Amino acid sequence: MKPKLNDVAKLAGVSATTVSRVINNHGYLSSQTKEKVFAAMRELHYQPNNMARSLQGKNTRLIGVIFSDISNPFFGELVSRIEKILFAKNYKVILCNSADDPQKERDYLQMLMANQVDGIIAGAHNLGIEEYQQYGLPIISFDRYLSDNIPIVSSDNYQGGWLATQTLHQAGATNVAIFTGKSHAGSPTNGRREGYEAYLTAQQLTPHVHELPFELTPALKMMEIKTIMTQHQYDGIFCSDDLTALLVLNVAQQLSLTVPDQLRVVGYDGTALIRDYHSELTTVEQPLADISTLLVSLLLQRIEDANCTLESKYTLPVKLIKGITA
Amino acid sequence: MKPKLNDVAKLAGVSATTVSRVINNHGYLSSQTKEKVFAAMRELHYQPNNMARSLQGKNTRLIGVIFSDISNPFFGELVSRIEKILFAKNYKVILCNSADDPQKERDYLQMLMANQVDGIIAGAHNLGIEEYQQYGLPIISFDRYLSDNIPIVSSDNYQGGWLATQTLHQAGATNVAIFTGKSHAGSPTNGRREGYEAYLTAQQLTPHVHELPFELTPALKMMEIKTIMTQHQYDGIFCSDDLTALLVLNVAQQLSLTVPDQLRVVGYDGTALIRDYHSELTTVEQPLADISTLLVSLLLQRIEDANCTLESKYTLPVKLIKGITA
DNA sequence: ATAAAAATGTCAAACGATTGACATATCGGT
DNA sequence: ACCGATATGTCAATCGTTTGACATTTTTAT
Repeated sequence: MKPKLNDVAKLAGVSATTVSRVINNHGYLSSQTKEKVFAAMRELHYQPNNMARSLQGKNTRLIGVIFSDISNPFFGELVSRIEKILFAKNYKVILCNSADDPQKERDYLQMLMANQVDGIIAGAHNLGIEEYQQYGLPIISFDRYLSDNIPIVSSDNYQGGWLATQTLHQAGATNVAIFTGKSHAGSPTNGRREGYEAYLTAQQLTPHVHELPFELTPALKMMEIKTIMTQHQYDGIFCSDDLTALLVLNVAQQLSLTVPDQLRVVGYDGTALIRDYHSELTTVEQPLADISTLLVSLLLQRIEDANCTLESKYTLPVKLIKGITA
Repeated sequence: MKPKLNDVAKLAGVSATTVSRVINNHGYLSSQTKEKVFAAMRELHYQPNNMARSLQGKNTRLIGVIFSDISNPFFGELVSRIEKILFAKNYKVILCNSADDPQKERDYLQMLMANQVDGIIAGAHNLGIEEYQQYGLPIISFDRYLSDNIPIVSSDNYQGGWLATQTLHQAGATNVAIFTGKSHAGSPTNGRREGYEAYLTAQQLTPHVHELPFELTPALKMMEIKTIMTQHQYDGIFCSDDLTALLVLNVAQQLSLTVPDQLRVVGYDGTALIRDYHSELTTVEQPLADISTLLVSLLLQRIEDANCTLESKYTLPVKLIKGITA
C-alpha cells in the first residue's frame, strides 16, 4: 500500500498533526523535527494524496487545456508552451483534444468540472457552447469568443491580414487571393480576412476570398487548391495558416509556377516548426511565447481573485517573418 | 457554490444514499426514481466530485502521459492519438513534457503519484530514472527501456533501419551514411542504427555513423549537417527521424546536389504531417495508430489486473513510404 | 392472503489530509 | 523561579461521496 501521512508520523516518531504542519509549514516547528519528518517522507517515498487535500477546499492545481488537436503543430507548440509555464508554477495540465466536435467539447467540460480543475484555457474552434457560461469557473480563451465575461487572448489578426496582403502587394502582386477556413461569426480569426480586404480595398484592388472547409484532409484540400489556382491566375495568395501555404507552394510547383516571380505566397502562424524547417516561407508570426504567457497569467489572476477585472480582449502584435516566397 | 450530492437528493425528494445508488447503479432502483434523480442532476448541472469519489478507493481515471515535447510533431501526433483513445474509454490525460530533463521527469513522476493517477505512459528519452521502479504503478513505455517489469512498445527499429538502408542501396547509393541521435545504452532506438549497420555489412559496404546531439537547435544541426556533407561525398543518407531528413534535403539544395540522382535520402517516423506535407520524402513509417492502441490497451490491462503477465517487449512492424528521395 | 422480491430510507463508518482549539512541555532570559 | 516564546501532542470536525448494515415499505406473484 501507498504510505499515508500516519505512516510517516509513526516512522518519524511524531504525531500526524506535526507531519501535516511540516508539509504545510504551519505553526511552530523546530528544524530537527522538520528534518526527521522529511527524512521519513523520503524513506517512504511519501506523496501527500492530492485528492484528500483538495477535499479540504485546497486547490487541485489542475488546469484543463482544450484545443482542437495538438497533432496540428500550431496547437502542439502552443499547448507545449502552456504546459511548461504551468508546470513551472506547479500546475498540471489535463489535455483535451476537442477534435472540433462540439459534443466532445461539452463532454470535456463536464469532465473537467468533475475533476475540480481550478481553471480552463480553451482554444478549440466550436462556437456556441453555452456550457462555458454556466460554470462559474475561471476561463480564458484563445482566439475565440465564448461568452461576454470570458477574456479572449489573440494575436492581432486584422493587422496580420493587412501585413500579409501588403507584403504580397509590395512584392509585386496585384491579383491577390486569400485562402481561409470557414468564417464563424464572432471568431477573431475573421480579422485576418478583414485586414486582407481592408488593405486591398484601400489599394483599389479586388479581394478574392476562398473558404476551404476546415475538415478537408490535406490531400483533398490540395486538390481544391489546384482547381482554384488553375481557374484563376492569382499572382499572390495569402493563406490563413502556414500548412495551407505549404500546400499552395506544392501546387505551384506542380503547375510550374515560379515563386516568387509568378506567384507570391504568405502564410500565417510562424511556428518554430515552420521557421526552422520552412524558412523559405514568408509568414506572419503569432507571438506564441507572449500568447501562452498571457493566457496563463490571466488565468492565474482569475483563479487567485475570481472578481478581478480583466479586459474582455487582449490583442498581441504580430511580426512578419521574411522568407523568399513574397 | 457547486451543487453537491445532498442538493440533488433534496431536489429529487429522495435520500442521499439513493442518489449515490443511482449514480453508481448499485442495488435496487425503480426507473421513476432514477428519472427523478437524473432530472435533478441535470437541473443543477450536478457533477459528482471526483476527488471525493477517488478517496473511496475508486479509480481516478487519470493517466499520466510523459513525453519529451509535444511540439515535436511525432510526439504531438502520438500523444494526440493516445489522448483520443483514452478519452473514448473515459480516461483523462495529464500531460507531461519532460523536455529531456531527468530532474523534470522525476518531478513529474512525483506529481503524478500525488495525483493518484491510475497509470502512466512514458516515452521520454531520459534513461536511468530509478524512480519508475519504486512506485508499484502500472506503467507502459514507448521505445525506451525503463526497468525489467515495464513493458516496452516500439516499432521494429532494426527492421526499419535495414529497410531504409536497403532502399537507399537499391536506389543506387553505395556510400551510405546514417545521421542519428546520441545512442543510449538500452534504448530500442539503437535498433535503427543496428539495422543500418547490419544491412551494409551484409552488402560488404562500410557504415558511416554520424551522431548529431539531440539538443542542437535545427539551425545548428543544419550547419553541422552541411559540414559533414561537404567533407564526405555521401550518395545516400539515412536519417533516424524525418525532421533531420528535411534538413538534409535543405542542405542538399544549398549544395546543389540533385535528389535522388546524386543524393538519396530516407527518413524515419512517417507522421501524418510528413506524409501530407512532404510526400516527396521516402521514409519509414511507424504505425502510430497501432502503437497508441497497444500502449493504451496494455496499460488498461495492467490497471485492471496488476498481476496480469505482459510481454517485456512488443515490436510492431514498420512500413516503407515511397517518396521520390530514394 | 401471504411470502418473496423490489424499492427506498436511516445511519454511520470509511477514504486521507487539514486545521482549529486546547493542553502540555521545554527552553532561554531575567 | 517565573514569564513568554517555542515546540509538540491530543482530539475532533470537516471536505463530498461510497457502501454496508439494517429497517421499512411497496410491489408482484402465487
